Amino acid sequence: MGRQHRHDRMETVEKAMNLFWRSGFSGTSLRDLEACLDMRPGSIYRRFGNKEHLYDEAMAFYAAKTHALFQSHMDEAAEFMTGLRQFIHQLLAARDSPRCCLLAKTIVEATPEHDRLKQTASGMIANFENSLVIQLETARQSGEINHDCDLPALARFIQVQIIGIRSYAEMGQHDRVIPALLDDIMTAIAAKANTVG
Amino acid sequence: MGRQHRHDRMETVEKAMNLFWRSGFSGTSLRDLEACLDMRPGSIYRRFGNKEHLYDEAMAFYAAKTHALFQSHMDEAAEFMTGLRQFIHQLLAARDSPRCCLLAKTIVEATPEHDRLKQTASGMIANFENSLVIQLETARQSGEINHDCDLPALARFIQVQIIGIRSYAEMGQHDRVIPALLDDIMTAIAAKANTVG
DNA sequence: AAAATACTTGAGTGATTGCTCAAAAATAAT
DNA sequence: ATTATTTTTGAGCAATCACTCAAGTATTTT
Repeated sequence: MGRQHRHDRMETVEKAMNLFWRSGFSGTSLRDLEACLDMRPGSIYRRFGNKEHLYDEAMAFYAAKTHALFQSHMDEAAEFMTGLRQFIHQLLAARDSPRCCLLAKTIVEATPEHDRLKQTASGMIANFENSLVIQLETARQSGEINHDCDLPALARFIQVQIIGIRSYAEMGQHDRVIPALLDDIMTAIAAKANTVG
Repeated sequence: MGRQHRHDRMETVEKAMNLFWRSGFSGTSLRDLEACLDMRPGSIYRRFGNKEHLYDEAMAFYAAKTHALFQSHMDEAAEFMTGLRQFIHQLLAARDSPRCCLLAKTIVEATPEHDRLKQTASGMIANFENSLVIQLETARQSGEINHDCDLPALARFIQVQIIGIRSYAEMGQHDRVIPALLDDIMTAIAAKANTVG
């Protein structure tokens, strides 16, 4: 009963996510959000509580979307390494989004007084790391990865590679260097995957 | 002639740099700066023009300080790899500073309307990359690095490693994982250094 | 000592911030 | 239709934003 919402919630959160992704938490004003979401302040606050809560939902949406993209590449690739490469390639190729990771950006940007956002983002990064470990276990069973490899350590190493190349790509480098760097980090990951410990 | 400055300029810039480093450009208000620098708004504006100019100087100070730290480690280390490792170790060990790179943070944080800051930071990152190449040339001459190694490409790879591990460390991980990751990225760098092309 | 010069001060600028709330509008239940 | 319930609206709040400028203070020159 009662009036229905003018906008779909997920579409709204996605729009907010894209705006936050580009401009950051402190760099995005509620007036920016009002224009982007086509909502008046009262509606935004009734729906999402406050700016910080909306940012939480934006991060959760981002994490879910990124995780789904990762899983889809893992499902269709025959090997872990080729799936991972295609996944990272797609992260770097997106035309209309920043190259950097929204969660890494949040961790790096978060002011001391917004430490909760940093904690939330860190938790979501840890979740993705767990998904990496699960996929790595499958890859290890199929013989693609060394039997004695420390999978959590490898997952962390992969995270460093992804965060690093995505942040570096944010500089807007020449079109040659990013693919070459992707080759380099995939080589490094493969080397560590075939190492004991 | 006339009155003397109440504060040394470099000390002031260093204080501003530390505040910006922690709280970012948008996250730092002029009132924060006034308290941190012990200066009234009129003095700050007479000395530095505006907030963006002060940020420029803060980045330049950071770049110079980081470059000096890098050079000192290179000078005292017998080999490039050991010097690089000690340098990165010190970046990660600093107690009172953020773990992440201020320039990488700027590139990732900069709002579209503050694109000039992003360009400036990108330029300083490129300068550091050039210093890396110079040191790598010396290391190649002394036989530490493969004679056919693409040094600019290796320097970019090292940058990705540094930015990646420093951003990752910003999460505040357990004390075990960062040293292990440092081992991993040094191994990866050494492997690429001993590769042709 | 007087004048000239240069830096600091801090109250105050208009603009913008995150956010509120009473009224209006839209839907469901009676 | 009427009532009940829910969402949307947008003018407007106090607080804060980046920033200005006339007055005050310190120093050098004459």
